Amino acid sequence: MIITRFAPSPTGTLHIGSVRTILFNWLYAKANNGKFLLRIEDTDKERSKPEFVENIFITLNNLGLDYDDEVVYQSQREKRHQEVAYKLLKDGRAYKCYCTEKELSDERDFARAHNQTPTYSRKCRNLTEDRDGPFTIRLKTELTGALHFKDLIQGDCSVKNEHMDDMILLRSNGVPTYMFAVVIDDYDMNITTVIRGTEHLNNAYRQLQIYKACEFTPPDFAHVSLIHAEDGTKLSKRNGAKSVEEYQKEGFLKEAILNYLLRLGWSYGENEIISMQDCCKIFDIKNVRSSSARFSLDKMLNINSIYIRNLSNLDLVEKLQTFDNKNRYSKEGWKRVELGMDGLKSRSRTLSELLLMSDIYGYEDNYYEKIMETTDIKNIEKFIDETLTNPWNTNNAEIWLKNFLEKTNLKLKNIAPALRLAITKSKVSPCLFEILQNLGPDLVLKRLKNAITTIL
RNA sequence: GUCCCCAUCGUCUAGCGGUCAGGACAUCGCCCUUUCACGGCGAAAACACGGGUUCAAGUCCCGUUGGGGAUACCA
Repeated sequence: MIITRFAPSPTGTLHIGSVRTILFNWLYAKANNGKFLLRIEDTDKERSKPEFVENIFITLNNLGLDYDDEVVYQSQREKRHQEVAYKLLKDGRAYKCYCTEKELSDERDFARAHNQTPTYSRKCRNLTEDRDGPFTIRLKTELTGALHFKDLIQGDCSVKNEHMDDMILLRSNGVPTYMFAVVIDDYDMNITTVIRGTEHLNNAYRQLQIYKACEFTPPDFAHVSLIHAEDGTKLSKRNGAKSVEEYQKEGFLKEAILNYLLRLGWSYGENEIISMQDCCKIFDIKNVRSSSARFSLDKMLNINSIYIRNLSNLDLVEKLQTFDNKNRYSKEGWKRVELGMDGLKSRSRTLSELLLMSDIYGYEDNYYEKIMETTDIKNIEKFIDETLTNPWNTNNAEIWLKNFLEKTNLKLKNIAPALRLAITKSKVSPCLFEILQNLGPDLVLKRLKNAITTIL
C-alpha cells in the first residue's frame, strides 16, 4: 500500500508552495488507494510555535485535504531516535564528536575564506577513546564510491560520496537533528513515498546514507520543483507568497486554488479544469514536471472565474453570504441578487468582485450616482414619467424600453449610460434590460429620483 | 567557491527520433453588444547556445550559458 506524508515544521504559516506539496502527496495516496499521513516536525524547540501547528490543521481542513491516522509529533519520538543513534554508535557506524560549535564554525569560516568547501574535518572520526565533556553523534559517511537513486520526478540522481559530510545525528543535548529524525520516522511510519520540495533533494543523499547505516530499506523519493514568484525569484512573503486563507479572503474558491496549483507542473492532455475528485482517479506522480514554475495571478484568476461561472446561482448566493455576511442585504435584496446572478457571475473573477457587483441588486434606494448633464436629466425625467404612468412588469422590460425609446425618439445609447450610472452607480454593469427587470419599477424610480434631486 | 537539480511562445504547458511544434492565460484585432464581461472567430508569440549520435533531434549524449536549490548542533 502506498503511504505518503506531509511533514511540516511549525515555524511559520503555510504558503501556497507548501500547499502544492500537500496536494501531490494527497493525490498520490488517493490515486493508489493508499494513506496520507501528517507528521509535525517540531524538533526545533526555539522556533516551533503552537499557533503554526494550528495553522497547518486549519489549512488542511479548509482545503478538504484530509489525512489518515493520528498526527505524529516528532518531538515525542526522541527516545526512539536516541536509541537508534546509540545503536549506530555501538555498531561502529557512528562516532562521538567532541568539537564545539565555535571550533566548527571557525573551521567553516577558514574554509570559505580560502575558497574551499566547508565540510567537517572529521578529526573526531578516528578517536580511539572516549573523552569527557559534551559530544554529538555523527554518522560515519562512506568515503568513496557514489550514491545513486531514481527520483520519481527528477529521474536519475547521484553524488560522489567524497562530497558528503559526516552529519550530526544527535545534538550534544541529546535532541535528534531533522536529518536523522526524518529517516527514523518515515521508516517507522512505513512511508513508501516521500514527496517534498526540491530544496530537500540534497538531503535525500544524506538520508540515504542514514538508511544504509541503519539497514532500513529506503522509500521512493519524489522531489517536486519549487514555485517561483511572478518576477522569477524565490516565492517568499516579500514578493507576494500568500497563505491559502489570504487567497480565500480575496474571494478565491478552494477548488480553484487547488486546480490551479495542480496544473502548475502537472497536466492531463489539454484539460485545464480538473476536479480533485476526478484527479484522484488519474493522478500519477511521474507526470509531474521536474522544472520549476512561476506563479501567475492572472491564470489563477482565470481558473477562479471559470469555477464561479460553473456554480449555480443559489450556490453563489450562499457562498457570498458566508464570504461576507448574511445581513449585508435584506431577504428581498438577496432574492434580487439571485435573480440577477447570471449577469453578475460572468463579470466576476473572485467572490469579492461578485459581491461588489451584487450591491447593484442587493441594496435598495441608497444605491445611485447623481447625474450631472442637463440633457441626461431631461431624458431621465421622461423615463420617470413613462415609468410612473405605465410601468414595466416582471417579464417585459426589454420590450417596454424599446417602446419608450420609439415614443420619445431617443436612441438607447443616448440614455443608457446615464441610466446605468444612476441606477447602478457604475459605468460597468450587466445588461440594462436585465437590471430593470430584476430591480423592478419601484426601486428604479427611487434611485432615479435620488439621482436627479441630489444635484438640484 | 563546491555540490545537486532544471531549461519549448511573456507565463503555465503538450511533445516522449519523422508534428505546418498543439492547447491555456495574458496581449492585439474582428464579430456579438447601450457599457463591461461572457461567448465566437482570428493574429502575433517558443524548442537558450555549441558540438556530437542518427538517413532524421525540441526529443538521445557531451560541453557552454542561464536559472534554482543546498552547503548549520534549522527544517
